[in-house]
Order: sequence, then C-alpha cells, then structure tokens
Amino acid sequence: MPSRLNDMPTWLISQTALHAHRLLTRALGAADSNGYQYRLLAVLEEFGPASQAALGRRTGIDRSDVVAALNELAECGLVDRSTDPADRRRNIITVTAAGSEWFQQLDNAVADVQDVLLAPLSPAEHQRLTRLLSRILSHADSQ
Amino acid sequence: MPSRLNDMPTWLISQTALHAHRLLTRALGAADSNGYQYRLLAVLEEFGPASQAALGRRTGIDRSDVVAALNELAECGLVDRSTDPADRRRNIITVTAAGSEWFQQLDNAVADVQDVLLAPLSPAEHQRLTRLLSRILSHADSQ
DNA sequence: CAAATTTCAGTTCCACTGAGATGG
DNA sequence: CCCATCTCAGTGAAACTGAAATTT
Repeated sequence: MPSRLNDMPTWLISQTALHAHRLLTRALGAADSNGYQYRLLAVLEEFGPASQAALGRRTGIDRSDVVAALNELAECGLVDRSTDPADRRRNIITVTAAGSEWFQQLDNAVADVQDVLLAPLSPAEHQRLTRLLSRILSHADSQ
Repeated sequence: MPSRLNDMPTWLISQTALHAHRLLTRALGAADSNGYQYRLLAVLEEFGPASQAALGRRTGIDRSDVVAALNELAECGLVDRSTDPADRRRNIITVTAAGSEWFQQLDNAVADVQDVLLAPLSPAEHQRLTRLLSRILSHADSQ
C-alpha cells in the first residue's frame, strides 16, 4: 500500500526512529533504565567526569532534563555530584564503580538492539546507511 | 568529535528524526498546524473519505489522538464528520473544500522540508537512503 | 553589568492505556 | 456474547521554555 507519506524521507526517518525507540525503550526498560540515563553514562564513560552543562551539550539532552536524570542516577549511587573547586557554579559528575558496572549491562543491551534493527541489511548497506545519515547530520549542525 | 553514540545506528536515526521533526514542527507551526493534522489530511486527500479507525491505521496515529486531532480540524471547518448509514458505529470523515485548500498550503511547506533535509545528498543517494529505510521498516512490520 | 551554570516549574508534541457507551 | 468503533480521561517519555539563584 504505497501512499504519499510512505515516500517521504521525513516520514521514513521518523517511523524508523520510532521503531528504534521502541526497541531501545524495551531493552533499557527491562534493565530499569531509560535513554537519558544510558546516554549520560555513555558520555561519562567515554570522556570522563564533566559538568552538567557539558553533559547536556554532548548528549543533546536539555539542561533541564539533565538535572532530573542525574538526580535519579545519583539516588541509586551510580554517579557522584560534587561542586567544582575551580568554578563553584559547576557540578562535576563522576561515574561510581557501581555506575560503571551498571553501564556495561546497559551497553550490551543497546548493542543487541543495533543488531536487531539492522538485521535486514548487509554489512556494506549498514555502512552506507550510517554514512548517509552522518552527512545529513553534519550538514544540519553546520547551519 | 567522534564518540560511541555518534557511531550507533539508533543514535544517528533518532538524531536525524529529531532534526526532521524540528523542521516539520517549525514549518507546520508557522501555518498554525501540526503533524497529526497534516498526516490525517494527507491520507484523506489520497484515499478519500474514511472512518476514524481506518485513518488511525493508515496514519499510525493512536485512536485516541485521532479523535482529538479531528475535533480541531472539524472545529475549523476543514473536515466533516457524519455517521456511516451502513454501519452506525462509524464516523465518515470527509475533507471540505476549505480543508483541501488548506492542505495544499501545508503540503507545499512539507515538500520544502524534504528538500532542506536532503540538501546534502545527491538524487541517487536520496534514493539509496529511502530504499534502505523502507527495507528496515518492512522487516519491522513483518515481525 | 554581562555571561554561564544549576535548578524549578511549566508547556507542547507524540505515543499509549483503560474504560465506557454504542452498535453489528 | 463477542467484537469493533468512537470517545473521554489520563499517563509518560521527550524536547523545550522562562525565570530565579549563584557564581565568574
């Protein structure tokens, strides 16, 4: 059933994103977590301790939502919040040992989701897709 | 700045969808409309009058949100609601002349968004992208 | 004073759930 | 009785806004 919507790039992309989002929500939800928590932990693991504003910029999460997500993580002892002695406006966020271990679980689940999502594509097509999307995004960022 | 997130297909897709969504929201918002209204009008224009349940299935909009969006459209005189004489459970939704005209405005704006989104890609790459996404989606639907 | 950071309170859009009423 | 349809009332994730308080 071909319709006008089904030929629109914006439609295809948002429907694919919706599908990916459902897979991620299910996988992270099974581990009592969510996308915000995963993204924050992933950036902290990769780049090390950072201020909340820096985390917001790197994860693309709004400043306001960063606060709430970090509150949850801190309450579970997965991250530490301490004020930066060099600039007392800032909180420095650090992943705890428990947070690191926890992140590994989430990261495995998220890696599985990538495979499920791209199952119908060959490795070469997988590359082609990520290249095309990256180009759209870098063009968008430079605007 | 290459990070783990930036290499994940789910991340690339959801970020691209977010960008597309921002473009669409801006374009449709400038015309005092939104995605639900556009999708409903697009399907009605293409397939003709339909019941609300059918509209929900074709647009992927939840039954509950279909009601609310059609309330708005009906209040502005862009669609007509009348009960199906053949099955009195159903409302038959029809686009009015004003609705048709209104839709043309929205559709032009949405077409422009497609061009802006895919500006960095050649026509051949444009095709390649839509093919890859379609394959992911049809695989997802068949699950 | 201007600028950045954190936080709170609130909005909007979108997807979804549960339940009731009506009708086939 | 069972099922489909429409409607209402609500939840919740996600992105976002405005403003206050603190600090540089």
